[in-house]
Amino acid sequence: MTQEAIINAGLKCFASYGYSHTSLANIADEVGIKKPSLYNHFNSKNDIFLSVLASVGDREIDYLSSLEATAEQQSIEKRLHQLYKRYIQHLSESMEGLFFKRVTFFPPEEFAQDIRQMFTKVESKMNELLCPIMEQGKKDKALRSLPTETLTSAYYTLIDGLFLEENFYDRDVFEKRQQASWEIFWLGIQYPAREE
Amino acid sequence: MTQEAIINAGLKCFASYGYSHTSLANIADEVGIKKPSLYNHFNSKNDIFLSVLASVGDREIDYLSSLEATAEQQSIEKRLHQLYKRYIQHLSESMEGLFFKRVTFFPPEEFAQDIRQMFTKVESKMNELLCPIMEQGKKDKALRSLPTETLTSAYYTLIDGLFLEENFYDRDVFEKRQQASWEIFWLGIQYPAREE
DNA sequence: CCTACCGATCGGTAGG
DNA sequence: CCTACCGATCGGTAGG
Repeated sequence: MTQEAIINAGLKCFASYGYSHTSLANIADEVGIKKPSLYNHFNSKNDIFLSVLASVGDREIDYLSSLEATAEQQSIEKRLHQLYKRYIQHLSESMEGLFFKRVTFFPPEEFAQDIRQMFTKVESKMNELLCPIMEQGKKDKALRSLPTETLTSAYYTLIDGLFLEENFYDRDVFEKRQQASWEIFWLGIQYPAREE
Repeated sequence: MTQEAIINAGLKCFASYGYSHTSLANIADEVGIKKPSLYNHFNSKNDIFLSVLASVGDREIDYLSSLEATAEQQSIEKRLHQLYKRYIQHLSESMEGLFFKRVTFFPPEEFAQDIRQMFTKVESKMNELLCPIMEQGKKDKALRSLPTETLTSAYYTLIDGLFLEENFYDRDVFEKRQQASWEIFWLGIQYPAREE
């Protein structure tokens, strides 16, 4: 369907160039039609963007759901680390991740509210994955008995930092940052505290 | 001097709207002159941007130098935490910090190299502040004996994460993130490891 | 430092 | 789904 093709083309363009740097001609080219033909499927550039945003939100929720089943029987460390690595990889390699970055960091003002709403939905899905692991870890005496919010807040800041750095540093510097950050984080939350 | 006024106006506009969303008319308005008059001082929009970039680089180096003297006699924890809090506050409250964010995260492609070069200069100045503290901390047995690069990498990821979050979350969520992240980071690097 | 104007590009429309 | 065109805005120039 052409409408779907336009949404995918829009995702690619908005993720690559940002909202204002994407012209309707760019999107039309990507689809293989002419600019005015877009108006058979959408009422405005604005309209296309909001459809892409909704689509990305849905896909992210689906992606997070697909991570939910992973490895219930693993150790808390492995489960947290695996979620960390997978999610970072997803954000850095998928078109949705790039779109997310473009759009959450400096949202086009007119969409700030819609973007925030989408983001909040994805974040609370992420909480559904993360909080049970943290709570299980505390119950098992594998994590320090800190408030769950403290544990998740620090975890999110880590991911956000790497999210930003992935855009800016070479692959190898990024890899070092990722490993170092995890090492310190895990030293900080694990119980009993590792000596030496 | 008008040239200086243009650089400051440019800083404000580029930081607030980004490069492409800033029109020469915006900058001229901010200075209080008409658009064509800008060309008496600069050859192009490009030229104005590069001058702003160089100016911001110089100011950031100066700012970091001003932090250098702080509190040699304090504990390692206090010195690291103070640097952390001050730098985050600076990034979140100054025009230079906002410019930095706009420009490092999604650099206008044509300036990617100049921006990277400026960033590298600021980062190595930051290393001059941070590495001695980390090394002193290890010598004093106040920090775990991890590679300095591991300690600084994790520290930078923290700052980058908060840098991003400051833009997106309310003041109070941001405050929680900042405190939680520091708490876990400090638990991770301090020596001897804190039990309980 | 200004007024007046240029060519290019944008989102969007008319009309078929 | 197309060709042809609109008004607005942009960076930049001419000329004084």
